[in-house]
Amino acid sequence: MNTKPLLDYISKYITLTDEEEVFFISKLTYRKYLKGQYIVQQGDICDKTSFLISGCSKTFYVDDKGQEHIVLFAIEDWWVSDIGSFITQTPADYNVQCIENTEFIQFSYQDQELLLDKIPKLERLFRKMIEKALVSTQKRIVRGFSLNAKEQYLYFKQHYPTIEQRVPQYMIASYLGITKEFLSKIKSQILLEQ
Amino acid sequence: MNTKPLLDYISKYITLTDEEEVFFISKLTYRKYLKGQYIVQQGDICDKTSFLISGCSKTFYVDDKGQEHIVLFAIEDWWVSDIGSFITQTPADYNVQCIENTEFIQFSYQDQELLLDKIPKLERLFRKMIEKALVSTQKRIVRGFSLNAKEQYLYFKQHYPTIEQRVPQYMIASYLGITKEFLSKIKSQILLEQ
DNA sequence: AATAAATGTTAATCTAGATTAACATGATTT
DNA sequence: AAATCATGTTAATCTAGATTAACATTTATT
Repeated sequence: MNTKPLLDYISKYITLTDEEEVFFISKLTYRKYLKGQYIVQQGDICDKTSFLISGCSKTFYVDDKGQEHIVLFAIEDWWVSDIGSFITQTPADYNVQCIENTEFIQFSYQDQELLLDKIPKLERLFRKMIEKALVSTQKRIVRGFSLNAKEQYLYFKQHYPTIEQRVPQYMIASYLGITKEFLSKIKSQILLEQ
Repeated sequence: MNTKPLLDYISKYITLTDEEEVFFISKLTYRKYLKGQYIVQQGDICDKTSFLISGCSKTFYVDDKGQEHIVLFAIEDWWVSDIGSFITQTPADYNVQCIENTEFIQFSYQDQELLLDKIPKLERLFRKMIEKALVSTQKRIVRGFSLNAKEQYLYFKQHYPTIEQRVPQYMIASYLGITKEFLSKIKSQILLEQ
C-alpha cells in the first residue's frame, strides 16, 4: 500500500509521532476500483471515508426523475464520502462512482472512532478536512449565484483543467447544472469569440 | 453575560473541566445587535464566530445585479459566520444581518486559536459544529435537486415553523430562490388545495 | 475493417419561473 | 386620521435554459 500521498497530505495539518503513524497506517486499507464501480450508493450507509490516490470519481445525486446531478469530481489528493451519511450512519443522499480505474486509501467509521480515541490530534486534521469541504461548497454556491452558465464553465475549465480533459462533456454539463446540448452551445460560442 | 445556552450546547459534544470552562468563558464576548445591523459584511474579513442567544439573523449573498440570495436564517442556538472568511481570514462572500434585535456570544479568530491551544478537546467541538453545517448545506442542495419550489416551501414551513412566522415573506422567497410574487402564488395554491 | 455504443452537435420548440406594472392591504410615523 | 412605507397580490408578458429529435462523430467491440 502506497501511503505516501496520504501521509504527505496529513503532514500539512498535523505532525504524528512514529508510533502514532504506525497505528494510523494499521487502520488504513487500500482498494482499487474499476471504472464504473461505486464507492457509495445513495440509500446505503456510507461506512468509509476514502482518500483518492489515482484515478477520478464523481459524486452525484439522482432525483426522482432519474436525473443525475454531479456535485463533485475528485482526483488525486481529494477525500470522498457522503459526509452526512458517514457522520450520522444514516442512508446516503449521494453516490460516488469511479469514472476511471481508481485507487483509494480508506478507513471505516469504526476505525475513525478508534483513531480519534488513540490520536486526539486527528480531531484537528478531520476538522480541517471538513472545513475545506464546507468552504468549497459555499464558494460553489456563490458561483451559482453570481455566474451564468458560461462563466461557470470558464471558471471550471480554468481551475480544473485536468478534470475538464479527463471527464466526458455530458458529465461536466451535469456538474454545471445544464444540459450537454447547452454546454455544447456555450463551447461553440466561446470558440467564435476567440 | 448569559452563557448558559452556549454551555448547554457545548455539553452535548464535550465535557469541560471547571478550569477549562472558566478559561473558555473568559474568551467570550456578549454583544447585542439592533434589527438591521450587520455581524458580517461581504468583502470584510469575518473575524468572529457568533452563537445566537436570542433574535434572528439572515445570511445572504448579494450578486452584481444587487439581488439578495438568502442561504440561512439563524435563530436561538445556531452559529453564524462566514466560515470560509473566518478560517482563511480572507474577504467574506456572505453578509450576516440581524432581522430582529439579536443577542450573540462571540469569540474572535485569535481567541479561537488560543482556545484550541489551551483546550485541545475544543477541536472536537469545532469539528462537530462544522460537520453539522456541512451536512445541512448538503441536505439543502439535495432538496434543491429533488423538490420543486412548492415542495421546498412546504419543507421549510414544516421544519422551521417559527422562522416562517417571524420573517417577512419576501425573505422566505429569497431563501427559496424564488420571487415573492411566485411564493405568493404558491401559498394561494396551497390554500385552495385544503 | 465493420458494427455497435457512447458522446457530441444543431436547430426547433417548450416551459418554469422571472419580470413588470398597477393595485391592495397593513403597519408606522407625523 | 392622513400620509408614508413595507409587504403582498394579481395578471400579462418575457426569457434563460430545457427538451426533443434527427443527425454526426468518435470510441469500443467483434
